[in-house]
Amino acid sequence: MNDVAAAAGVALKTVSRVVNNEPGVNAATALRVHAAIDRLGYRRNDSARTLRRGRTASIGLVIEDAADVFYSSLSRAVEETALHHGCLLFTGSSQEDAARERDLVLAFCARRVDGLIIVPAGTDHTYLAPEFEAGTRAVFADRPPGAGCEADVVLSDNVGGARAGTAHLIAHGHRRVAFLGDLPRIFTAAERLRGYREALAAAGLPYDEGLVAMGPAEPARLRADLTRLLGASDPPTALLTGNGRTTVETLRALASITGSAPGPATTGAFPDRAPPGLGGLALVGFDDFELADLLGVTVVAQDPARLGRTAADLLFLRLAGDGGAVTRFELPTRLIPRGSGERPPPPRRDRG
Amino acid sequence: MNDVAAAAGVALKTVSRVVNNEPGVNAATALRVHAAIDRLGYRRNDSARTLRRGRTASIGLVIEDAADVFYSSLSRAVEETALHHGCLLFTGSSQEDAARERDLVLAFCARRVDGLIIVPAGTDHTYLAPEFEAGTRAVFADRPPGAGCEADVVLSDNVGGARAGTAHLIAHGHRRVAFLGDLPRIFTAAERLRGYREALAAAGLPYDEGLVAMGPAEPARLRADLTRLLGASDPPTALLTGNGRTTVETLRALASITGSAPGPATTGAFPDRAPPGLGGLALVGFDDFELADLLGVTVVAQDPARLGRTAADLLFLRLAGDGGAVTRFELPTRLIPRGSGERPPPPRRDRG
DNA sequence: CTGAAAGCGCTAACAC
DNA sequence: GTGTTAGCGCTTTCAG
Repeated sequence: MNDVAAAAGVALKTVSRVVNNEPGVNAATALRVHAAIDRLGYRRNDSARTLRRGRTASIGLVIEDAADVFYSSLSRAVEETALHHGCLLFTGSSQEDAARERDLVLAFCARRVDGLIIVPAGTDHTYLAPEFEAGTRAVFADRPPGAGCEADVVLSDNVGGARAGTAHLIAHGHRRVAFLGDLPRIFTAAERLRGYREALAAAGLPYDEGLVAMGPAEPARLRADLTRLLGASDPPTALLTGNGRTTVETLRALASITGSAPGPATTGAFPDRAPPGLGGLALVGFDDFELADLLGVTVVAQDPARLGRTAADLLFLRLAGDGGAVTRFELPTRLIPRGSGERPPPPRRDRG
Repeated sequence: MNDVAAAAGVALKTVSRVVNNEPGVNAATALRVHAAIDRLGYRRNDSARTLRRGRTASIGLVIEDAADVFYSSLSRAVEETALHHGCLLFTGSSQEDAARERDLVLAFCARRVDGLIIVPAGTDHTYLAPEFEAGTRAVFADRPPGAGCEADVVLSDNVGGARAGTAHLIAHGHRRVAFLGDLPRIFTAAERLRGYREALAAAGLPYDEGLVAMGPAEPARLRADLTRLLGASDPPTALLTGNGRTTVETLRALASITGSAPGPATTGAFPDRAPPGLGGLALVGFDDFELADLLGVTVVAQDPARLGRTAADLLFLRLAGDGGAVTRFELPTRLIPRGSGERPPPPRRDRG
């Protein structure tokens, strides 16, 4: 900028004025400056600019896993909103690891991001207190912050969604509905379990721990849990799966258990083979997923993009000076019947 | 930092030393400084730090769409590598818009990112010349830069993959193989078309323009193209789809055309309905996708994570001072037979 | 309309 | 071991 000023025969400040389109610069002077800028290939250093101005025009986003469709949709929506506000976006994946979440957040804060959108992995966010004190704003998305951390949060109606999904199966005649959820320490998993229980209670059905299997959405553990569930003396006739990954892996596991779909190595069977088999089970999945429509899988759909958009809008409202009380948004879910959740239970043999 | 120095009764530089774990600080002094830091809630401003040091320890990633699984996998891998190098990551989606790509890249450059990873939407990258001159490094991923832009690039073997997929269908007896590709202006789409043509030529089959349909991966246009293809007097017996989105939308379109899968509103049919129907067609899809295994869809798989990892590794090699000649990596693809690509053509009626 | 001086928060280079 | 000085590239304040 100094060089440009020298080349144009003006003061530093005049260059600054031209670069920032500030009013009150003689057109001829501005032209000379522009010429010098082009000649020297000058480009403003926004890092220095933000240092001086106090705001970095950037926000940080911490999600669970950028490669997961749910979070990548959320991420995309945040990105869109940020760009719309002239903000750049730092992204990081916590991998469901509280320490990594904290490290990322603090790294973003050290860069003095104006705000944060956090899908928390941990449950202790006291580490954020100094950042809040320093004026950084944060909005939590998908899951709330830990106790003692006052911050805005945007959630899905996890309880209501799981309740609706479970009630849907019950309404179609099922009395033994199993729930395959994520790790119980994860907020959404716990909430969905709660919704499942509420629906059972509302229908006057007993809560049977033997019908609940919580754990990571990994093929091996799901196959084990499903084998156990289906091999029991009084097996479930319907399944509620707790998130997208779990639903997909459950379909895989069921296909391999019931043998009604080819493994990866089988060839030549398409399309005359049986469809991915549920072995007579009804199924409702939490979260919509690619090709669920073709597979005919009934789901309780969240709207991850809306989750991201809402969180980002809220953040920018805060950054614009909105000092209202901390809020908690809860976005509705939508049950989409596609066949798998509307199958009746098989005729019961045990009681005539 | 000044306040901390004053509180600890030391000079600014000593605080800097402590904060950066520089050697040569008396343990007792360091303790006093740490105490002051904790008391005042001081946190280093990395923005100022990077301004002074010349490197921002951040890189920028421009992809086509963060919500697309292909790019989100690539993105995740880049993120991982960046974090591993102590770098933060700016992300932006170009939405297949050259102007947006340019704006994002230049915005990242204005923040003085150390390097860039770009999945280009445009074909003119002369706008990067001043940035290269200023020392910014860039690696292109998935698609090469436009003419006149000397930069490293990491690609998939698009030609080879499409050739292999087409040859696979031909080897299973198909002589009329259609190609459903993306917009021809997109590098990967053009390359895959080339691979398709090469395979036809190698097998001595004629290239029939009527069997090729290039366009956006949108349901309406795919349905139209498929209807046209299948309604022709000499319809294809096999399909090669040009990318993941296209494959998925083709499955949808075929299901709705052949009527062998329920629409979203149909219920109660699962799992006794017919599987997503190909109406007797064989199919190979470019790109693997979620549940392709269950659906029995044969694919030519790319490895987007490896694409991202390779690009990021290359970038950090460059940032570490590697001044070798510009390189062009080409990662192999892998044909995964799952059934849909191994179906023989129906017996021909036209020639006995 | 334009310019000079101060300083955002930090580190590099050199004193002591 | 520790402190002093200068300056990264920009904007802000105030003076001309």
